[in-house]
Amino acid sequence: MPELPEVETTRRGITPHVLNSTISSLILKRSDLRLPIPPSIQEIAGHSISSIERRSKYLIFHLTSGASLIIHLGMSGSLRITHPSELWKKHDHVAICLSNGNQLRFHDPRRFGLILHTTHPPDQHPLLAKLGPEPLSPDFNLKTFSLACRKRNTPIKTTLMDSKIVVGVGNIYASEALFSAGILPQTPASNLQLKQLKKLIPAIQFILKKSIEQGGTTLRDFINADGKPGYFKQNLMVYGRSGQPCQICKTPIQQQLLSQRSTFWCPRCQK
DNA sequence: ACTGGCTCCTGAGGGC
DNA sequence: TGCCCTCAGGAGCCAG
Repeated sequence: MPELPEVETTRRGITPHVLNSTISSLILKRSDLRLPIPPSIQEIAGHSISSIERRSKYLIFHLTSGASLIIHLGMSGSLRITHPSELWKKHDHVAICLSNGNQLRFHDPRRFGLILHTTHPPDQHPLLAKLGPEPLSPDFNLKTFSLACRKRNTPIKTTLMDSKIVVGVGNIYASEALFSAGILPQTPASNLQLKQLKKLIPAIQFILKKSIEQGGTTLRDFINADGKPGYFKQNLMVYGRSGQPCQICKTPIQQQLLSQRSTFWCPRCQK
């Protein structure tokens, strides 16, 4: 599920249900995620969550103790609000129990996600310290982006998914943004003209913003969420549409692996 | 400094 | 029905 819009949607969805309520206890069904959940996580009990921030696809829970939880959903993770009486689903690995009666459940079949606990400033954590700019922030601009692309000979689609260049652009939205900007995904980043990059930046931003807005429409269901928050398939122009006609020009959509990831494009609309 | 390949893990779907 | 294969929305790590 989780690309950046899904992570942001999750953040917005859970925040009102968990903020400023004391964490009464923590239930760990299993700790062997991509990285082991550190035993120090038990220290969160007795404190409360003062804010939830998103950096890249990481969610950072700031606690009143001064410590933080860093949560990543990986490929298959999700967070949902439940009542304590709700039965545990297969692959529900963790519950954070709150004094307001809610539980925050972490569900992740593939266990590529992670939950870390740190008493240091979270942005200095090794997983976060070297991340590139947020795509929706002013730090992601023509100047820095063109400079970074100039040194890259990898396909632009692969480059977009490199978190040192820009964070939060996953496999779906990389293909979608390149379609929107009319750029072939195979083009080496260093070959792109300035005017193409100038088009690509707002294309990325528009698609991410639009998806976040649509994620928002599922927020009202969040409490009784069935673990499947909004999914934006209905708006995808190329992703997953191999062989189907381009919605603009009717040319069949092409598919190819780039850096081991499925990539989709329209051979006529993208040059 | 870059780049490609490999890796963690479970589940869904297709072919036979 | 079952078995086997491939693929899946992430991303860190390592060797070259």
